[in-house]
Amino acid sequence: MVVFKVQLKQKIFQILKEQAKKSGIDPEAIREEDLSIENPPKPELGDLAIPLFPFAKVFRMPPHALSSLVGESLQQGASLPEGVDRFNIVGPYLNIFLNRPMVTELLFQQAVKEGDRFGSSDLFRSKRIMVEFSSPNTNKPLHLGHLRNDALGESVARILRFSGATVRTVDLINDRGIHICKSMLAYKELGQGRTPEDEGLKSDHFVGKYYVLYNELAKRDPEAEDRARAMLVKWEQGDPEVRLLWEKMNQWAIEGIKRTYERTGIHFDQFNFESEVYLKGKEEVLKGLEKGIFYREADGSIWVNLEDIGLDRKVLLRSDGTSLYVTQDIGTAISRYKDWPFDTMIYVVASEQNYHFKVLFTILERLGYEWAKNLYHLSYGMVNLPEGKMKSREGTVVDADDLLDELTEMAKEEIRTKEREEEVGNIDETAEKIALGALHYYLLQPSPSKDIVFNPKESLSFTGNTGPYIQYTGARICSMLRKLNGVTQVKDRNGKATYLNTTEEWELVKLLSDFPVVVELSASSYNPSLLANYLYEVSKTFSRYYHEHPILYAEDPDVAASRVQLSRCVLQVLKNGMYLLNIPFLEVM
RNA sequence: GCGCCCAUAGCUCAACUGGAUAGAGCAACUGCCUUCUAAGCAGUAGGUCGGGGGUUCGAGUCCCUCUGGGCGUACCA
Repeated sequence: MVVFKVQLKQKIFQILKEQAKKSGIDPEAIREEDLSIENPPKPELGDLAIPLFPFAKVFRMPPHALSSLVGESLQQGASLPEGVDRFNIVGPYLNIFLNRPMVTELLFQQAVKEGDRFGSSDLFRSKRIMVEFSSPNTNKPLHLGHLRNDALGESVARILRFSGATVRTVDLINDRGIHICKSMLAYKELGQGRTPEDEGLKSDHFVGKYYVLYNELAKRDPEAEDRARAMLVKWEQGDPEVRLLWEKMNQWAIEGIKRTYERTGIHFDQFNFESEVYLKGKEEVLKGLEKGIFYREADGSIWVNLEDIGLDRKVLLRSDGTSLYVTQDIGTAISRYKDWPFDTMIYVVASEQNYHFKVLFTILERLGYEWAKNLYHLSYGMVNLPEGKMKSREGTVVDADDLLDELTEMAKEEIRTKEREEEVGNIDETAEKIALGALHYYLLQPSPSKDIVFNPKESLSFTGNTGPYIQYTGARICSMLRKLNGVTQVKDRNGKATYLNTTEEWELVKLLSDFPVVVELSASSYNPSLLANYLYEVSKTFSRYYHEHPILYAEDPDVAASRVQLSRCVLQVLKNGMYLLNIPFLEVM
């Protein structure tokens, strides 16, 4: 369908230019970007709509007259452009009706031929894109906020790869700093050498427990903070005992976090540790100072002045010469580029850091790094609770593993009440996949930039506009295809586009043909939500159709075979799209 | 104070990036399992797109302003 769209657009553009010449108007006044092809609000109006408002002024004639004029030229010599059946003029709109069998046949061919690659493109061919996301701290396990971050990062990476890019996903693990020392201190003073195994806890939860214990400790012992700070100093000095404890606890934390990644289908090509890079920015700052990009205050601290572009002054090196958060980010970016030169670098980080990234990117540009203009902050909104922000101190943080366990349990319960244990087979595995489907769809469906409210009671539904609904649609198609073997008169027949004559089928064909366009749009805007909403639309449209028309048992076996073929296309689009959103595909549920 | 973001049905979110009568789900009510999985389908009800002004042939979408909310503005990360 894309082919037809492109051809049609060219044709209309050409017609407009010719008409302009005839009317003595400068053809240059006809701009291609004013020409758009849209979907009409109602299918009866047409398959494609071309609004001609923007050109009415240039031609100095009413829009409806212009659309008639263009329509006549389109029909010239009684032959319409390929794929176009007829057109209809509704006021200022030129509405196009496509040749249904032609579009349908094209979809059949593409979906079968390309299979798991259907929807892919070379939009980002030969582009190297680095995607940084997750970035956990090693003092506590992952929470719901990380899950949104991970879902976005993983999905964007998959979509970009599918669109031809060479993608490298990176996890920058924040494994040093005062907050790490806090859990270390609590463990040292209260842990009595126990291990996660001793307490039967997942290792990152074990570490997290001591972070909570620290906060309790600090409440009754005001000097705890001093001891934690002293520990950080010792850590920086390389004190062997502190380093040993640090390594032990970090290992626990990271091992546990990696298990959660595995569970949720998150993959990283590279892990960076802040402990290894946090000093790197320092020399860059000193270089910048020499070049006169930064300046030194009387107390020895080094600053950058960004007031000329509406930002503030920012400290880059403390008066004692130690580095800050921005400093390490400067260093990390530079060493990453050296290590793996990229065309684009995407930081998936919550919107609370918008300011930070503005500052970071500006500094890198001023330091003279050409690639700095290719850095992109993929900012996303916070995940809040109905009561407000999640706060670890108040214990309102929604733990990632607990949430998944809870969802899995709900899915199991659902399978049991529907009495589908036998058909499903491995209930544990299926329930877990349903849980992941629900979670990832829930997190990816809203626009990234928006804050979302997570209501534990209502948000975790499996019906309606949810991940499991999409999974269910796929599972039903699979189930139907399994039964196809029993229907001998249909089984060996090839589907043909000409047997599909219902409006519902045509709606499906148009929608499915749009899949590559939706993927491209999601890729170029780094926005998986477009894809998520699209998959829901596909599921919805198919469910309606499936309810309305028999497929396997259609009276005419040729019609049945063609409907099966269409269902296979739906399945392929769902499968490919679900992969891109990291929603597990299920043959049975 | 200043900067950035957000405001659409009771609730949670869409709206093809400025196009035709603003759509879904949840919750409520009503139907549909002797036919391919009822995690489904169909229907009823629910809206001055936060208020006001402007730009435009056309504004939920762009600009200004006010109101309400979030985030930031650390020699924290």
